[in-house]
Amino acid sequence: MEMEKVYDAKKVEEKWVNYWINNKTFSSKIDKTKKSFTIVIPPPNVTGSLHMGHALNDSLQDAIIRFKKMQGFNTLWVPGTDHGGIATQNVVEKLLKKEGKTKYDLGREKFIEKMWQWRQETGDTILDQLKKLGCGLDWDRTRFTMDEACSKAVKRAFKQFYDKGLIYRGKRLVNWCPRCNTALSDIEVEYHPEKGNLWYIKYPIKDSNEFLTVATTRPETMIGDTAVAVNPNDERYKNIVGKTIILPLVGREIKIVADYIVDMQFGTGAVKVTPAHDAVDYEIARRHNLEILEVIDANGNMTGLMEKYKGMSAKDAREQIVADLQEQGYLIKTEDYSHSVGKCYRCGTTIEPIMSEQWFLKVEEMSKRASQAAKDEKVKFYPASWKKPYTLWLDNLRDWCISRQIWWGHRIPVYYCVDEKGNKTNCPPIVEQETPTKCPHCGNTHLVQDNDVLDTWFSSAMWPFSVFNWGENPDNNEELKYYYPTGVLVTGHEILYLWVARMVQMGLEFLNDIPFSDVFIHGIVRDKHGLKMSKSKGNVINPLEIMDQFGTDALRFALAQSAAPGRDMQISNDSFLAARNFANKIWNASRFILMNKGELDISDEPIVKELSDKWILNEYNQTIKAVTRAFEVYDIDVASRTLYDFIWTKFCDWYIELSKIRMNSENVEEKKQVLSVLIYVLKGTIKMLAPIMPFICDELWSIFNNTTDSIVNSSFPVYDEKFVFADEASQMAVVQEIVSKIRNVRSEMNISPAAFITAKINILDDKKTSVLENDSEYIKSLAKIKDLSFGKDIKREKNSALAVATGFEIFIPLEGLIDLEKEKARINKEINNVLSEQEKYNKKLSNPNFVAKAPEAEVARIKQKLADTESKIATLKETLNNL
RNA sequence: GCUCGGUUAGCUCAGUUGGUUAGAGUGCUUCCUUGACAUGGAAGAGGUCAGAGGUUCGAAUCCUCUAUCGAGCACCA
Repeated sequence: MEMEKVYDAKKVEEKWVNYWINNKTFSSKIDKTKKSFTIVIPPPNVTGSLHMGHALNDSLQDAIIRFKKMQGFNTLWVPGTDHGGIATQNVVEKLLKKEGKTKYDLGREKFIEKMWQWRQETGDTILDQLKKLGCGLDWDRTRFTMDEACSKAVKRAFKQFYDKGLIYRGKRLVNWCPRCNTALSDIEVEYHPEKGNLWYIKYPIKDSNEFLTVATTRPETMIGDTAVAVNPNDERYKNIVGKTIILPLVGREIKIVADYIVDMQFGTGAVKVTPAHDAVDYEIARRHNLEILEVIDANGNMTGLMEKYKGMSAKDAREQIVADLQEQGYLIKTEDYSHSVGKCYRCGTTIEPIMSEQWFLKVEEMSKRASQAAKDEKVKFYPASWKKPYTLWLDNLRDWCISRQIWWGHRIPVYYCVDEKGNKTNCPPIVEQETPTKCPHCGNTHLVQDNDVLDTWFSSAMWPFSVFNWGENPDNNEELKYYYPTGVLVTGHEILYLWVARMVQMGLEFLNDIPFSDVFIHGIVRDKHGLKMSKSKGNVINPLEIMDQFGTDALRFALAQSAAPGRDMQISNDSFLAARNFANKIWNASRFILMNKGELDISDEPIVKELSDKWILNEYNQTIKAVTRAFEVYDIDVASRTLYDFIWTKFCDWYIELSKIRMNSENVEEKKQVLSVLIYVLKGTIKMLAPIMPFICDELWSIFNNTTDSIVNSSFPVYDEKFVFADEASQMAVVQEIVSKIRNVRSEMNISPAAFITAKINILDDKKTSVLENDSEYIKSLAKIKDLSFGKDIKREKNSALAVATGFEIFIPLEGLIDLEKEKARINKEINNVLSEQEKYNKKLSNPNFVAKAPEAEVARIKQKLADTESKIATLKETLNNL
């Protein structure tokens, strides 16, 4: 097998993408001998194209799926897309606009046809991109939130809710987007600070010369005022509660009411109450039985409440009304005022609270259960800090406005019996899962379906079970029983309420079980300055370009490495570059091992012989423990960094370098011995890395095993007591210390890295003699020493440099004359280092409380350290004096 | 306003239950094309762990307050 010197990601990746798909590596069937582990993908919008958020979200899920699969679970990761309601309709509407048309020109039926056609053309883009990313999804199970199965689930759910009396229709104050022309739920409104004005208006009190001044940001709604409210505790207004006001411009009489919701500190402490256009006012109106007068209509224009302003936009009406108030002397003053204004989360248009006939879902019971599930840890959050916001939100939830006045989506499955003129009859609405053909009450065949569609999140909320055909077959559904509840839900926090909380509600409602036991919440990907990526800022990093430039494994590793649960990550080309280099490092380490292996027959089990073998197996074993644990609690970042450190620092920088002695040996058995360890550890390591960097790992796996089977079909390494070598680990630390000290001298004294040198080691600590006796070959090899002698009472010769390790003095005779000044400076520096260390220990030990109260072992440890530093300093000072 | 999270090297971040001379990557400096890798190797410089109190023999780690950044929620007449 030819391996190129530089890892060629593109060549390798394409091959494995096809392999995994063609071999159905990730397809899953019910297998009751195995436990299932399921993830349902957060379905990206059909209109979408892969961005960094997807890349992060999906490579994390892929890592988890691959890890669990290698652990022996029957894993299933279900792919799919979301129809994306308003967002998608907006996209197609924009396309129409380019042709100079509106959806009304086409009509509902033709428009929906166009939507489907467009979906057909573009809908698979993002799925293809997920394939390129290497995602181990079961492609035969690809779902769409508006396909048959999901549609049936939606209808079944709606009917069950309806029959239980949880769904009702009514005219309520709702959030209305005048641009999208639809109602929105409370969480679909985003609040942004905006500069505006606060107008102070005089409201004359009837039968008196007095006025009550109100402050408002929305003077245009005053013509719909049906009261003025003050706080019952407000001394200023105590005597006027119950009195009547003559509404300026309108002349209508309204009452002054007392309500605790009014903040005495704000404005004048008197609030004009416009129930039809403000949530708080609406509440006040309900408490005081106030009349509700609509001022603004669904288009954002003034109603006919007052002829003068009829048909004006709310914005124009505001100017006109302020002008009129001013003219008639009612306006006292205008202040600049900054406040939060609700915006449509899909188009950014200012939300208009209006009265509107809508469908609502009562959520109180469901919310209680969903909240309790988290409180009982049946649904666990990673990180746990998201539990509180989640429960808090659920505990204070109001009914969910589920109807939307758009065309793209699940049409509400409610039918009305109508007469020949199309007017609704007195028969009750018909709610059936199957489309009814006649009215069950009167037999009439003239039926019309409700015009509204459901909130897109309604169908998303059922995703974890609708994908398993719950809509068609809710009971005795083997797949549902086997795969549900799923193992983990992976998402960013921005859809915790919109989606996650609702899935838990619906899962408990319809399946009487949570939809997933774990929720893994990752951060969002920001640019290198910490800013959110957005098209308008122009700081978007396209993952497809990164894949092209650095390789998909590099992209995945870079993301995984910074994906600490719950924390946002700043990412730049540097991260991808480092990850690409890492891939190359693994590639070349493998290439080196294979080159040496050649045609040799190597034992599958590691043949343990030397110190370094035991050391690396010990390290490898610890790595297994750490990585497994990290994957299990979704610390993918920890798993990544642990593997990076093990592979690069431990395996490559130390073990491979140490293995070169035996590799170069004439003795074939020796070579085979060290190769058995090298290959054993490398194979285990790429298994651990495979969930994160699947391409290169599968490629190497196939090369090493001369197999075509994917690495995900092998089993994840398991921690093994037989590889625990604590003594060898500390011996190796001694070797490493000596090597580092010698290298330091070499570097500081400008000894050529190519030169082989002589070194003499004076042993001060008898306990460490064995290390030199057994392992001096390592030191010679790594520190480039041709002649190494050691023993007790070895003295420094003239013209040698000194290095001090714990328990050793190392003398390095220099060619020619030693540069005295340089050596003095070097030793002085070292003395200072050790002195500062010594000072710390002295301070500790001179504290009687420390000696008395600290654990004995800790005191002993510090005493030993102090002794070490003292001996080092003595050696260094002596040498300095002799120079 | 309330709640939560962050603040550690120039930059990006680690730091498990309090006890290592506070670590890594990147950038910087010096040296090196040595037969896996220059997408590499070796060495080095660089940090009052945001600040102030407190608990403790001992605090980057625990507690309180402050500053600052961010998120969520509420209010915004």
